[in-house]
Amino acid sequence: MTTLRELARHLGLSPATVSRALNGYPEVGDSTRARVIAASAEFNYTPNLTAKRLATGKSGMVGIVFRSSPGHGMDPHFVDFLASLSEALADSQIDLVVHISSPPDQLSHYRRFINDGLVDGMIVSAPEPDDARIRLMQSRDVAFVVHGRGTEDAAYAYYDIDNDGAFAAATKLLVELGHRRIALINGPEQMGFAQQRRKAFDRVLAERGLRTPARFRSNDEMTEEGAYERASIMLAESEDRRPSAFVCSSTLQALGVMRAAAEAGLAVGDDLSIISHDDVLPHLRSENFAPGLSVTRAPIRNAGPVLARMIMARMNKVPPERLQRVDKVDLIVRASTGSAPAWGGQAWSQ
Amino acid sequence: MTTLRELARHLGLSPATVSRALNGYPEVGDSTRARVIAASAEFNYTPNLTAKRLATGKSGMVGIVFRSSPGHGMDPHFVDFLASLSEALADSQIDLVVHISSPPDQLSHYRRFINDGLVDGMIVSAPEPDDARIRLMQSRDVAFVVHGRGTEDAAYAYYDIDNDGAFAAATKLLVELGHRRIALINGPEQMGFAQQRRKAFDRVLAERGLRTPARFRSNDEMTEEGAYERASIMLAESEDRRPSAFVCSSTLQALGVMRAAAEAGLAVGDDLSIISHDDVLPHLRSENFAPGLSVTRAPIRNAGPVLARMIMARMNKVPPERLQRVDKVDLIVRASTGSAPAWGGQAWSQ
DNA sequence: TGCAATCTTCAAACCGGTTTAAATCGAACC
DNA sequence: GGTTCGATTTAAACCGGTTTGAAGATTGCA
Repeated sequence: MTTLRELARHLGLSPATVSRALNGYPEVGDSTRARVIAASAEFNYTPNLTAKRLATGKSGMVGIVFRSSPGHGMDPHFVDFLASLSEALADSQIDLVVHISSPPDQLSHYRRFINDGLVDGMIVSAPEPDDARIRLMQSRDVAFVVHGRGTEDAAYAYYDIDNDGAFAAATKLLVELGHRRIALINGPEQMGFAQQRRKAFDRVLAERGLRTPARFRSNDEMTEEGAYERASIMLAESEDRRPSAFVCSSTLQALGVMRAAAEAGLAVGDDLSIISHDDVLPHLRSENFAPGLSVTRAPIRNAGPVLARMIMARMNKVPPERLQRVDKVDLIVRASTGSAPAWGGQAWSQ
Repeated sequence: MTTLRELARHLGLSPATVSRALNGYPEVGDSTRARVIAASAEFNYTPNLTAKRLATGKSGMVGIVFRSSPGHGMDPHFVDFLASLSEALADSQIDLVVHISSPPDQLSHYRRFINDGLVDGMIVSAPEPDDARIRLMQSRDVAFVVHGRGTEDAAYAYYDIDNDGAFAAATKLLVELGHRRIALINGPEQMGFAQQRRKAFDRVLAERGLRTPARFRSNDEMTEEGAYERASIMLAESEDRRPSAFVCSSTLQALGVMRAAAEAGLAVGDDLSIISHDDVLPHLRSENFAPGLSVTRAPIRNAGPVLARMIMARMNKVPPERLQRVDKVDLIVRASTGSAPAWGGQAWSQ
């Protein structure tokens, strides 16, 4: 490991000049700069990052704490997001410090990140409407950006998809196909996105004078198994009381509903319609489901580059109001949605 | 932000004493230590991490670079591993710096990590037999541990599962059920684990005087879609030339084979047997497949705590030979494997 | 009481960079 | 030839901790 001082001594220059030459400051003579750069290449000098950080007060790192729940681990959709984020940040030589922990432990990680000055900024994932992590960072004046929104009028920098538009469109499609009894398999209820989705779902139904009883709207971790269990219970009801269509928050949940449908002897797309939001897991594509799954589609991997740009802007003091973006969501209709069966055309009879 | 010097001045002590008191050095008087600790709590002093790192030469961070492939992103199994690793390291206040990139770019990340002294150790994921990353670290004397083994006699610290035992057991099971034409849907061929699995598969068949032609052994990224495509092609052959059983490297691949089987009108467990290795994705369980999937089972999340302990040991100079562990794999037989159909009991006719 | 041995505490150096304030140099100008 | 100005370069302080070597305070024992 060559140090700056060694390099300077070898060149017969002061450390100050060498530092300036390498960092592109203008007050260095051209020939001197050339010599310095040549020597630094020759000795393959790389500045000690820690020392640089101490001197500049910048860490060059961004932190992120992912949500995991004890029995279910981390949502696999986040991998794709993480990958795109890491790649986008690497282009700017920024490193990502990652922790994964259940919600109660997250705050302590945030505190440590902030107090220790470990990172220059944070990326918040899976926000809730009144989020303690966000309050903490706002009170400490830390740069951060949010993947998603706690509420639709959030006052911070965020990138979100149009959950409202997506779930309104999905619900509308089913209503127009004649479905009157539509179930919602949603994500954990404290999540901002889950609330936005449910509001859109309820609103569209209410506009048509329809509604869904509470027991046909479920909130759960977004797993195949959880959705299977909930759907099985719903489909076990008598024909005049069970849903003829499902709206799911994740394709994994749709997979679970399909399994429940198969066990109940119902043909998906015919006896029963299913539509889901699709974050686009590259390892498990909705177009390959049998039958092909109708979805509202917004690749989660799009979020990485956007949030990478945003956090760098925030670190450069761009005001958060200028860093808010909501992307539209495509509606893709495949074979899993069809017109309502005879028994499904009537509203819930309770 | 209170600094150590401020705290020392306020206490009428020297920075040296305060530092020692807080770090538990024995040469500090009991009453002094108590005063220091009280004051540090009162001002909620937290030492500046960067300064500490510069002074001690330790970064308190461990790096990991995950493999992603351009079209397929990152293998979702790694999330679970990452989660367990992050949690285990957090217990010791160690942070994880994560990058995700395709193999050709990985080396440059390793170089940066090592040259800049960004991390105290590295965790290597998805090793190959003659791995450039490992060579780099060995030549630089960097602490590292490997998840998996490039070859079975690897000379570094590693945690691996018994791929050989698992795939030998899976293959044996199928042979004992009467199958003679068994296909292998494997992972990318340069991966160490894929080679170990294939060797076990070939060996067991050879011991019985059987073999599998090259076109029924595929190497691919482990996705549902890739496996579906390969299996579809294999199952399109005439009855006397197509496999009656599949061994898969991942449950996602098994899912793809199941889809291909359904399209070919073959009943899994009856007309066609499928067995797979199962890293246990909590969001998609093999026992919930229809029919339940026979697997060799080794939860990938077990690797996190073990590798966390190992990398800390390596950072404390424990020799790598003492840090090598291979875990046995369970064979779980479910309904997806059954005795060979009449047409599958004969060896390949070419 | 005197002196060595043992505890505590401190001043200063150090980790390896950046940055401020001051010094040096050469050319231009009167 | 003496000043002045701008362009370079430098010495020294700084970032905020840890650690070495020495000094000061206590204690034990003769």
